[in-house]
Formats: sequence, structure tokens, C-alpha cells
Amino acid sequence: MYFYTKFPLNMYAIIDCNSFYASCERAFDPSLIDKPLAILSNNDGCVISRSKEVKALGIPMGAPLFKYKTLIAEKNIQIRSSNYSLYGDMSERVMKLLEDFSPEVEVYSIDEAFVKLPYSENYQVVGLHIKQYIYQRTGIPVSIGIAPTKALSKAANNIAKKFPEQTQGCHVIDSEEKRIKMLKWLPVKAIWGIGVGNTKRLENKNVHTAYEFTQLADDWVKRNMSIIGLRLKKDLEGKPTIQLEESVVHKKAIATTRSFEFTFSDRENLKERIVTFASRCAEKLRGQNSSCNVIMVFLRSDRNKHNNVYVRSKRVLTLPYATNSTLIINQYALKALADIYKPGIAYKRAGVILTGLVDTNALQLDLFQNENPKHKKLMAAMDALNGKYGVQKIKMGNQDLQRTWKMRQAYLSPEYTTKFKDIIVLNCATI
DNA sequence: TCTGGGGTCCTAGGACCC
DNA sequence: TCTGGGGTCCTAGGACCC
Repeated sequence: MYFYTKFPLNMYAIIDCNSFYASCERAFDPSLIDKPLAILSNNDGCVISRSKEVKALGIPMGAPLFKYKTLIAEKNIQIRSSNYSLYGDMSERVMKLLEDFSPEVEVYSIDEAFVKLPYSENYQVVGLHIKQYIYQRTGIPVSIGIAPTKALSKAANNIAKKFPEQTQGCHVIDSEEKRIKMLKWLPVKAIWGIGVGNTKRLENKNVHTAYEFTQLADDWVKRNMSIIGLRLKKDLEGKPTIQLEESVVHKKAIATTRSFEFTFSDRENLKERIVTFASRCAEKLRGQNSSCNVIMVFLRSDRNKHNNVYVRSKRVLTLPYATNSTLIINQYALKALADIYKPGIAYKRAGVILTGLVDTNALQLDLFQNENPKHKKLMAAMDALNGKYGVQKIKMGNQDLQRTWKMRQAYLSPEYTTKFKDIIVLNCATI
């Protein structure tokens, strides 16, 4: 109904890397190609990326590793620990290549980007070209959905993924007939932005497909699913409502949180962890040239231990002035920790989150309280050294200097693209 | 024995101001 | 005998995403 007679000048494409982490591993280790391959979360806890062979074996996203040990052995499933420096670097390469097709690129996540495509007579050809272009230069296979709105392109991408043979990995919505056919096929729970809560609500109202969702009254949607739901509905109707967010805006929150391999209760260990998390946050903060006004520290017990009460405590502190000094941030992090720490609780997870972020260059100095100017120089020196010799080489005195807090990463691959010692060596034999 | 981590946005309700 | 109303800002909590 909102479609132009001649198709709109701009179409949105979503480019989504297939099983991204698994594909990164395969790009550097061809022996993994065509074998079932699963990538694990931090601490090798659960499965967070699955090749299509692993999906076919019925291992769900987020599956705890220990529950599938037998199946993994039986089916000879290959597993790898997360190698985020590799994935982050490969992601940057893919995103950079997309800029060759349009100046308007929104990096939506580590493995997905929206691109506003310039007018074309044949978007299927454009899509297949992008797919091939990325694959040739990175070894990463992608799926592409192209449509007049972002929500429709996400849905089209579902189709490209589900029917790779028919679509060749790219599906285009360029007519009202295709839009309606797709929405009638798409179950509500698969709509981008409809979570479990909304799915339940809609199914109670006997709404089961995306098409039925678009037939609801606007005011009902607004009332029950907020302005977000209404925008989504418009987008699915083919009226561009969810805009491309291009500018690389600074993050509005910076977090470092971890689960521990074991639970523990003693104050000294927690202090060390919190200082380490806070230091890492401060580093990320300076990395985007921001300062923070607010710090939050939380502690949690093990939510999977049902015989215990699930303890979740947090403390939010507002700083006297915006800062990005590790020293100040650590000091307040420890203060927050002292407020919530209770002896005798088996803590399993902790984290530090910085919010109230502002641009450091635009800082207003507090009239009475501001930072020791030496901090700025010290931080700059620390960042420079850590940049040169590796993350966390320079630490605060109260951090774990012996590196006893290692994550469990039993199946880690080399950092092929970001460490000199891990660069692949080719042996060329002359015949 | 063993279950991840890092984000975004919206809303309701309270505090406060004029 | 009587006790406004509107606006803004902030925060906690929820929902959702990958």
C-alpha cells in the first residue's frame, strides 16, 4: 500500500554473516570446512555460534557444553573457544568492504550491517555481487535481505537463510505481492523486535503471522507494545519508519562483566575482580574519548543453583565530577563493592558498568572539585604502554599481577590476523 | 564438575520547579 | 471550608537485540 509504482530510489539491505564466529575459524583453518563446528562462550560455558551442520544435529543456541558432551563426541563435533580478537578484526574487514557499495552503512552488530543501496534495476544482481565480493576478500559467507524498510529486509534475510538453494543467499522484496507473501509466511516470534513477551501477547490475541500483526489497529499496538511496536508495524507495512543509524556514535554505556569458573565468597578476591573490571571499563572509556558520571557495580550468585536463593545486589554511585581516570573509577568501584558485599554468599558473577558518559573534550570543570591533573598524563602513559605491549601489561597494584584469573579457553585458535607470532606461514613447494 | 557478555531504547513514577 | 496544574528531569526496571 505504501509502495511506489516505480520502486523506491533507496532499498535497505541487511548483510548478515552466516554462523559468523564459526566462519571466521573456517576462513583460517580449512580442515573445519563441512565439519560440524561450534564456538563456545567465555569460560567455555555454552555454545554461541554453530555451523549449519551443528544446527542440523539439534544443538540449540546457548546450549550448555556439559549437556552435549556425549553428542559432541559421538558426532565428532569440532569445538573452539571464543577468539574475539580474530572475530573483531574479521568484522572490521567485512564492514569496510560494504562501504564500497554505499556511503550509508550502519554497523548493527559484530556480524550484521544495514546498507542503504543506491537505485538499481535489479537488486538481486546487486545482492549476489556483494555476497561474492565479501566472500572472495574475507572467506566469510553472508546472507542478504533487500527491501524498502529495515524490518522487511530483516525478514527477507530470514528467507535467504532458510532457503539458500532457491534464493542463492539473497532475497529481495520488490513488490507488494512479495511483501504480503513473506509476511504471511513469517511467524510473529521471528519478527525482528518481537520478543517472547510480545509473542505471547500476540498469540493470545490469535495473531500468529507477521501479516496478521500488520492488520491490527495502530492504537492497540501502541497501547500494548509501545511506540517501538508501532514503528515496527509501519516498517512491516512497507513505510520506512525505522531509520538507518549511520554515525558511529559513542557508546552510552560501557560494561565489563564476567561469570567466574567457580563461586567464591571472600572479599579480597572480589576486590581484585572489581578493580580489574573497572580498569578495563576506564580503558574502553578513554578509547572513545569519553568520561563517566555514574558507576554501577553488581554481584550475583549462581542463578542455576536452585537450592540457594538467587542473590542480585547492585550499587549505583554518582561521581563528584566526570572522569576517565582509572584511579578515581577504581576508588568508587571499591566503595560501591563495600556497600553491597555480604560475607557467606557464593558469588558467581560480577560486573562494572559506567554510564552518564560525556565527551571528555567538552567537560565542564567543577568549581570546587576536580581531578588531579597528573591523572591525565598517567592514564595516557598507561594506555600507550598497554597499546604497545598488550592489553593489561600495566596494571593497578591491587590487581591480580600473577594472572591467576584466567578464563577457561581450552579450545582456542591462534590470533591469525592480530598477532605477528600467529600469522599463517605458507610453505610453497616448487615442482 | 560444567549454563556468556555487551549493548539499546522506552515507560512509569517520583522529585522538583514555577 | 479549603489544598492546582503543567512541565522537566532523573532513575529503576523491563524488553529486546545479537
